[in-house]
Amino acid sequence: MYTSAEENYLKAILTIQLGTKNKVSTNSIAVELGTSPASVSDMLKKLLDKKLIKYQKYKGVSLSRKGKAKAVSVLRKHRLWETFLVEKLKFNWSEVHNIAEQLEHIRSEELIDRLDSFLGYPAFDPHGEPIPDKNGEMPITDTILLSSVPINLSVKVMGVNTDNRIFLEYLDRLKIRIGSIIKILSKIDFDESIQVLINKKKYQISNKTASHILVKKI
Amino acid sequence: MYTSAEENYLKAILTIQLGTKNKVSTNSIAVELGTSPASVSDMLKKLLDKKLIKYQKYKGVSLSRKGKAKAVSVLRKHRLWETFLVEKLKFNWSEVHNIAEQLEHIRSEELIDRLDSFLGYPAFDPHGEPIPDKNGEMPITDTILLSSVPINLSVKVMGVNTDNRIFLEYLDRLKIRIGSIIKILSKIDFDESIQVLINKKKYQISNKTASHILVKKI
DNA sequence: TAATATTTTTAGACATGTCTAAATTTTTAT
DNA sequence: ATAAAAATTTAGACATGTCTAAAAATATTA
Repeated sequence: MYTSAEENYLKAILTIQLGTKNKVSTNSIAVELGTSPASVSDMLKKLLDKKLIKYQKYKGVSLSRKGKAKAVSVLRKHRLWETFLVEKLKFNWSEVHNIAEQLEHIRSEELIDRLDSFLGYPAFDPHGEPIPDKNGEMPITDTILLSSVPINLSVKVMGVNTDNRIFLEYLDRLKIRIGSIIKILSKIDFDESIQVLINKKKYQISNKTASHILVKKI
Repeated sequence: MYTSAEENYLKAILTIQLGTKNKVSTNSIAVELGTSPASVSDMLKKLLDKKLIKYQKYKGVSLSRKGKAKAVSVLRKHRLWETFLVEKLKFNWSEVHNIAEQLEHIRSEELIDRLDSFLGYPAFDPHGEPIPDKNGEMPITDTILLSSVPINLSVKVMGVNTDNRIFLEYLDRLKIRIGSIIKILSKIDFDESIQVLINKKKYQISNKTASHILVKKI
């Protein structure tokens, strides 16, 4: 039905779209996929021909209903495979992204439905990100970013919002995982970094790091 | 390292090579892969450049040591994935081939080793075909073809030597599966078909069918 | 062994997805 | 408001893997 390249573009557009209310720019897609803006322009023309996106030259892009459905289905596959790799094959959460990037393109509805059942219909993947169901519906999440939590509150880690390997390995070193309890001790106004308590140890965490950690007040 | 297309060619050459002592012909590869002989010629040039095959124009082809190792590794992946699909996801043995054809190209040594361990290091796949181990060694098999079994003997079905969907669905209708006991009642010299007893029922089986069923004397 | 048939290779084309460099459009800043 | 900067698109190229049609080599057979 669709090529891996097309699926990757749709997924990239969805990912960017979820983080902004504006139209998605050519450049941001190029950055997300690690390709050149020229390649993105080329591909956008093809995706428009197939009615997978809404697109006007120089004006940015958004997913059509059809394109969004496809992108969500790729996301679903990616997150189910990541869950399989961690839950069943005992991979570390920092190792699974590249493999899931390949597995998400395997063509078989039946396969993904059976995998979903085999895993017990999980609602969240090993990084805490919501897994769309068979109909494309996302489970409701009430998490906030660690970077937005006020001083003196304690929170529970519910997930992260990136698959970046370096980042996840860094969290492992800090002993931050899903379920960890973090107390915000103080904030440095200058660089917006925060001081936190994890397992009775103090750490300083940059704003960049804190803005990738999803937490819930307890 | 290698593209899916290259891996498919290597696997096809290995498959053909196992069934003959002669060099593998361009045509036979084209038939196996469902492509044109011209495409095969093109690809053989590329595989030769990469030292994956031994090849002289018009003289046929065989795998180099390097090419054979790669082909065996693809076969290993294919058979492990088929085992996963049947054992864990409860697919029927006739449904798994197309999906495994895709999964066999996923690039990750770590993944396949963990899958192997997760499945309990199986020696044979759901069709009874041997699964090469991590070092490329095949488990020893002492099976014979049903078509070569003499009259009045009883045999146990150990596997099949094709993934063909139509064939496997036909076996399902005959209630032939791994472990089934078959007694050879008589042979028709004219077309080499045989009459057999399965679960106390008589069936007539063509020579073509019988030559795809692997059995062991009991 | 010479003509014919078959197999294999080459030539030239095409689709996909990528690139760099140049041109064009939009945005920003003076 | 206009010039400079940034973003985007187009033009032209390339690699991969495929195809058909035609040429070349090998095999068959009379």
